[in-house]
Amino acid sequence: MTKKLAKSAISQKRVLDAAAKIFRDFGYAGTTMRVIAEEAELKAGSIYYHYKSKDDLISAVLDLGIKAVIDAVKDALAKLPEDAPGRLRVQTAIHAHLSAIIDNGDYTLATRRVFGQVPEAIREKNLRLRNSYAAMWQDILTEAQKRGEFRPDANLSLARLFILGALNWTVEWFKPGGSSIDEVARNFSAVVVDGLVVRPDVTASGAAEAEEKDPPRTVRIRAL
Amino acid sequence: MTKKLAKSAISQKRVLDAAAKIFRDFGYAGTTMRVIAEEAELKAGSIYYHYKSKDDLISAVLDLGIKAVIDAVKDALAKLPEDAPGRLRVQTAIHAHLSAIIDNGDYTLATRRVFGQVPEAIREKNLRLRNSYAAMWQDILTEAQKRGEFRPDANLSLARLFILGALNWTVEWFKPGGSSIDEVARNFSAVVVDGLVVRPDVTASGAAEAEEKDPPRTVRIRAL
DNA sequence: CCTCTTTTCTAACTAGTGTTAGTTTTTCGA
DNA sequence: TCGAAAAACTAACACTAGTTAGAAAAGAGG
Repeated sequence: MTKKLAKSAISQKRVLDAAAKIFRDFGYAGTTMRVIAEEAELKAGSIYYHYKSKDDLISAVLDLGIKAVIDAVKDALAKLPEDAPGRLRVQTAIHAHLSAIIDNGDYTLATRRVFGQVPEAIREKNLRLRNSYAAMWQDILTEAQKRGEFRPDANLSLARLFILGALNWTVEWFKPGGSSIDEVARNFSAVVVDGLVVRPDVTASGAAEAEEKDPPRTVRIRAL
Repeated sequence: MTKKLAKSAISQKRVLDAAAKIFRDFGYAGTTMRVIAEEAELKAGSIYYHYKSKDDLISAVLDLGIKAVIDAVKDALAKLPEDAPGRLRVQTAIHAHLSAIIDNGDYTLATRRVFGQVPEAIREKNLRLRNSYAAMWQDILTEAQKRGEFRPDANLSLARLFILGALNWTVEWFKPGGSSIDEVARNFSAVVVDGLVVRPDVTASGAAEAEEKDPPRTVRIRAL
């Protein structure tokens, strides 16, 4: 069996791109094969030459959406030196994640908006990919905590959920005219990392008296 | 014209609750009047006695979803003393927001999932409420920055987007069995606030040499 | 018990859904 | 240029959608 013809692959991608865009705007049920076809400059029936059902299409969109992010983050992390500190790993992952979800905006947005509405089986399949991605982040965080770079009392599962939640939400408000990806990544890293790293006044010796003089600056948060 | 009868109001709320739940699970287009009716123990046609269209229903769900959060956060902030520091205001707002969106889970989730798929006019109307809520958060943050409590170089618009993004995402993963609302709120606050407050080693005199001895702990994040 | 109002139901309409079978057009190597 | 393979189209199918008009039931007050 030889490779698929180029022509077919192009057309297939055009349908997939169109599907991502329409799913993004109208949700799972709100998306019709006829509208996807129109977006892809085709007739509805022709889609079935490339994808065997609507569910097949949404499944492809979902998988590609998360895979693009996984690959981007993995590649960026792989380029770091072995001994790169946790802070840099987090910064790098944040930047790569942001770039990926904005470059693949239609797919990520479609994924985010449609995920909860898709048939159980399709969601389950896609969930496996997402879980592996979550595990990747968890590794970065726990590794850094083990090395003493992050506060030992931080709940890293919650921190991960915070980070990925905020990151994934960016596609909702990010517009090309506003802050650049670099700017957003830098600011977000600043918020997250400076809340996670061990603070000098905690580890460094001779910082205790400063804390006593100025209680409101204490690291630990009182329960509400 | 007298007040509406109690009986009618109860039935109307039952329909609205059912609608929130179904919209949450199936999205805007995926939700059918017949399924909402079933959930509310009614026949499809009867819904139209209470709401004049499907769009009327979704609009009510969206508005109630955001209003519940606004009221909760406003109330919590009002109970703070006049001179409450920014750190405490942020903690309080985070906790109130979290409590509200989890108590009104169906409405918040429906709102989050359906917002992007709803007809333009309805979205526009709901957006006004959401903008007023965003402005409220912005006030808390800028006020604290003015008073010197938060880093002067932090981009507070971005910070707000991160916070609200992460908070709104919690409804996707929060389960009664896991971390409590208090725990989540405390951890989120820790991440956010400790990333925003002025760090002692920046303001306090005599911290410079510590920074020189241990460069990786520097506050500012290098661009990637 | 009767009557008026509120609430619910029934049955139907039109429009649009995913999908398919069969046909036509396009592509491209020999 | 011919002809087979690939790609796209057409027209229809069974089904479900939101909505409505009118009948029926439930409730309340006298």
